[in-house]
Amino acid sequence: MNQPLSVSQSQNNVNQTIIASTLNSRARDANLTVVPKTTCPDCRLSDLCLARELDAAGLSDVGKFVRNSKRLRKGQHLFRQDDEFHSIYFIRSGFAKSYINNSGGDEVAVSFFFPGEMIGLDGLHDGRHTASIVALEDTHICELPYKALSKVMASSPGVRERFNALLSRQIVQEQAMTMLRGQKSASDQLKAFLLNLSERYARIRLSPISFRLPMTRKDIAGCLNLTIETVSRLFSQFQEQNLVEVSGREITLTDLQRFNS
Amino acid sequence: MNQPLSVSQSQNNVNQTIIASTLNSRARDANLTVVPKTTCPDCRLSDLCLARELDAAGLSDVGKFVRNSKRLRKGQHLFRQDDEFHSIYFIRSGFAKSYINNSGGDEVAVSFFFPGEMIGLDGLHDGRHTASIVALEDTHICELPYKALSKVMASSPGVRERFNALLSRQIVQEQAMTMLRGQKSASDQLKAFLLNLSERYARIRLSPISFRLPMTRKDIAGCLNLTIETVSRLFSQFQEQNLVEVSGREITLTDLQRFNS
DNA sequence: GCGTATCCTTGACTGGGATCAACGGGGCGA
DNA sequence: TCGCCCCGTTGATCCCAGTCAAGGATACGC
Repeated sequence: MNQPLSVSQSQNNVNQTIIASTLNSRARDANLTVVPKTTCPDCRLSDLCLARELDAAGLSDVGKFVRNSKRLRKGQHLFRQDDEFHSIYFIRSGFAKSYINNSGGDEVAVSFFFPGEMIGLDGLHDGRHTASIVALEDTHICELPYKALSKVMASSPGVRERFNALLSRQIVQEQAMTMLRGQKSASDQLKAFLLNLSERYARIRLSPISFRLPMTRKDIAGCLNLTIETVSRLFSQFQEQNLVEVSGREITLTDLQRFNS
Repeated sequence: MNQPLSVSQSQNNVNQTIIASTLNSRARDANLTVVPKTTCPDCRLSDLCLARELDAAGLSDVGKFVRNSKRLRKGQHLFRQDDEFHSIYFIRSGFAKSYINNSGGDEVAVSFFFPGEMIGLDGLHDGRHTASIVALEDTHICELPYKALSKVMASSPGVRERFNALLSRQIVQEQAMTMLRGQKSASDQLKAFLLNLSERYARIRLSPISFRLPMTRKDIAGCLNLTIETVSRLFSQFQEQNLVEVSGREITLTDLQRFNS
């Protein structure tokens, strides 16, 4: 595992909770590398993906439809730019980022994925993924083969509606990222970025005040089109102003009111 | 009309072509303010929206399903941020932009919509639109009420697949915008922006080399998070370098090779 | 436990784009 | 036709963030 022993309380709680709720009793006793074999209704994040609607259609069992077996170690890729599209994915636990390399070779258009968030829809358009996805830490992924999903949607209005809503959610999330990148100063961009993370932690029922950054300063810089140095300096500056407490990747938003303004 | 008499040849051709192909004989003789009453199969852009698939399902007639009657004058809004979602829209002719006002009141997250492009999906997620849409010139819009569309999708796999592909296309288009905003220098950003416009002109079968910018310098600046002055200076600079010919909003990419590198 | 690589921070300096300002031109309404 | 407003251009100056550099902290392999 890549979690340090001194992991923050909040982060630690998450992993334990998610693991506990996604492992059945047999798996829980076994080695942690055993793939969790659970049905979607047992998953704590089932309200964020297609699980409920698939369950209503009687299709959420492992092996029947959803493959919740994918496990990525830190640094491993789920897929790469130009890979063939065949499935969409949901993060069950862990974090991932997407990136596109420009002609110069550096990563532009970096964005991040939290538990419950959908990955891979960029590939539907013309059959190939337009971005690469890499795990930021050990990450569990649920896979839904698109062809099968498409068949289910033919007969299940609930799954269909939910799928469209999720697509829309992704568009809105992209808009939100575009908005925060559109802030005038680097300081405002980073504040908006942290607030965005805060909201997404809240959505998976984690503290929006105190959390651990899943990504490096370099990833943040890439996402905001800034340099590592600027991001680092801003964190120091926020700390001086008592806006946040920063300790490596541990973040506490001490004054959310003032942070918003 | 807001088209100046000195409108570029290419742009002029478009409007004429689209108008000619979308007016039936009765309407063509009447005042131009008469709403075109045509079926989707007659539309030059039918391969870009849902028209073909709706047609296959026997649903593309005016009044039966698609409302192709909306007409926006320059500066008019299609909808505004927080308005209730009930339809998705396609641009039949003209151009529009979306924008979101941040807390400071200025427009951030500006993006643009070309003929054949889909608008409004941001509202599906939670029933309200997250951005405002305004016409950049006189613009015709096709409206598809979402509830009706949803019913059609229940019975027509073709429409369903196409709709998902269009959603994916939008996500990819957003990614492309994020990529060009992620360029390091303002110069590279504007070059990438112009190339993006060029591609989109090509998609509607217009010259990718010589075209008219539908938006102001201010809109471009808003889209790229730059100032008007910087955009203006860059255009002058490109012209000095013989990369483009600029005359107001008329653009000619004289050296596409060198522009790409 | 040690060595190495990556991550992160901080400082000094530079430069690209923002800001402030002035002005010409075109569209449009009175 | 006049006058106003918005659009676009250009110049002078300033400042925020990039660049270059050094060194400490942390993670991870052997």
